[in-house]
Formats: sequence, structure tokens, C-alpha cells
Amino acid sequence: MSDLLERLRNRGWRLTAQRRVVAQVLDGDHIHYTADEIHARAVEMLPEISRATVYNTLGELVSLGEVIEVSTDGRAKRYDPNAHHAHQHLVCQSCGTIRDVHPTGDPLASLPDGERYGFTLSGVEVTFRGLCPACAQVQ
Amino acid sequence: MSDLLERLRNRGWRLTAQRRVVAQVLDGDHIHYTADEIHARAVEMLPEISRATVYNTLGELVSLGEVIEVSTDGRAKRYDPNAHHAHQHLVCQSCGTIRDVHPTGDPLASLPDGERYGFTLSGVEVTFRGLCPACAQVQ
DNA sequence: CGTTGACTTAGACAAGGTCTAATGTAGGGT
DNA sequence: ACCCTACATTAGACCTTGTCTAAGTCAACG
Repeated sequence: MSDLLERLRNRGWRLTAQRRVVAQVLDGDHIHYTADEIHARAVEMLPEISRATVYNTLGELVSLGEVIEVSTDGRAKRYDPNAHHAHQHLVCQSCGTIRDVHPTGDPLASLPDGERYGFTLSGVEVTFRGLCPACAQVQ
Repeated sequence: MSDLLERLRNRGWRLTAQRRVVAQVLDGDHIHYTADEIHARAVEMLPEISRATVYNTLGELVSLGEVIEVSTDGRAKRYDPNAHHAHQHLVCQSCGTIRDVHPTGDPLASLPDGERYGFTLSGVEVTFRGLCPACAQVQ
């Protein structure tokens, strides 16, 4: 993750305590947190950090391509620090947990020319939905 | 669409003017509207219909499996009445238009057992992203 | 070590959606 | 045909997520 900070500094980022903390939270577990969860964890390390800064920082990381924004439903967006490896997501419908998965084959290839309607395709997202083991037991 | 209303009545739905209007809007064009767009169109036919009723009705249609809820980004959810035919979506990144598409193969099969982490899979969504012909010209 | 422009802050604001308590009504029972 | 009553609808308050603003702060260059 210090790699990340180094990369960002080379791109002209000012290295502030707030940004370091956000990067640190993202680098922790490989769970995909919401912005507010990231804020809550950041506050534990740097009590005065504001919500706006967390949102700003996440937005910058997304537009720099270091983090992927995942909107699995109409709820809060989640942030996936694993931007440098192609992967898709597996989402628990009950608790919202997201895991990274690696399906076989190239999903883009599954759309025949006759179904492209003249679109210029730039990407594809595949979201597998189901119940995680913990939620499956409860139901 | 009277099919739909009949099916719903058989499942114990009370047939109100409001619900008929919402069904009628969904049955119109095959565009995927947001809840507020549906409300706006419903108001033209039944001026006193409330936002809450539209949201309630859409939620019921979704949980009855008659309509699919599509969240393409962090914006408003859109409602797709084409729930009885398996299909996926092609979204224009610029203007947000959604088209239904029919990829080849079963995307669920692309997730190997070793990548399922004990989840009970219930479905998969594939969202192709790109630029529609109109937006591609502008850029 | 001073300067300055990028960064951060608190809190107001906005969009999308949900909830509540009061009121209305579809449709079965008579 | 007409009541009942449980289900449906309403207006509007409220909640969550996210954005914006104006004022204050500070990293890093010189």
C-alpha cells in the first residue's frame, strides 16, 4: 500500500494524514466497505477526519483508477481496492457482503454482434447473487 | 398486461385504480423508467396518485417476480417489466439508456465451484457498458 | 522557514427512498 | 344492493447517501 501512496505522490498528490488513513483502511481487510464504513474506521485512527474528505479521497482514487466503485444495489456504493486485477463480484443478497471472484472465459465475448446495437463496448460487469453461508443458515 | 393484472388478482391483489395505472405505464414503451419517471407518467392519468403508492406498488411487483429492479450505478433504480424472459443489459455510459440483450451461454456456469465460497447462488447479472451510436458520435 | 494553492472542515443542501398515522375503498359476506 | 373491514392510499415527515460551499489549515516548494 505504501506503493499506492508512492504512485499517488508521483502523480502530484499532496500526502496528508487523512489520505494516508483512507489508504490504510482500504488496504486492511479485503472486504469492500461503504464510504461511511471507511469513514468510521478512519475516525478511529484520526478522530477529526470529516466525511467530506473521505468521499473526496475515494472519488479521487476511483478517477485515478486505483480503486473500483461497486454499486451492487440501490444501497451505498462500496469500494474495491483490487483495481489492478480483472475480477467480478459475488454478493450476498441478505447482508450485502461482496467477494471478488474470477469466472472463466471472457464475458464480453458472450454478446453476439447482432445484439450490440451499434454500441462501442468498453467493459462488462458480472455480478453473481446468492446467500453467503452465514445468512443461508439463518433463513 | 391485462394478463398481468389477472395474474396478480389471482394472487390476492386488490385491483385499485392506482395499481392499474402503474401497470399501464410499465406496459407502455419498453424503456426502463425510474420510480419518479413512472410516478410522473402515472400522475398524468391519475392526478392524485402519490409517490409512496408508486414505490409500494413497484416493490410488490418486484417481490412477486413480475418486474426486475435494475441499479446500473449509484443513481435511481430502474424498473424492467420484461421479467419473464432471461436477458441482460447494455447501458450507455454517457446518456444512461438501457437496452435488453441476450448473451449466449449461461453466465452462472462461468463461476467454478472453487470460487463459490459456500454461497447458494440464485442468479447472475451481466451489464455490458459502452457508448450508444448517438453518444459515440458526439464524443 | 514563509508562502501559497491544494486540502480539510462543519454543516447546509439535494436526491432517492421509506415510514407513519389518518383516511379511503375493493370486494366478500349477508 | 349494501355493509364491513382488512388492505390500500395519502401527505408529508424523516432517513440515508452523497454533494457543495465558504472559511480555515497545512504540505511542500523555493
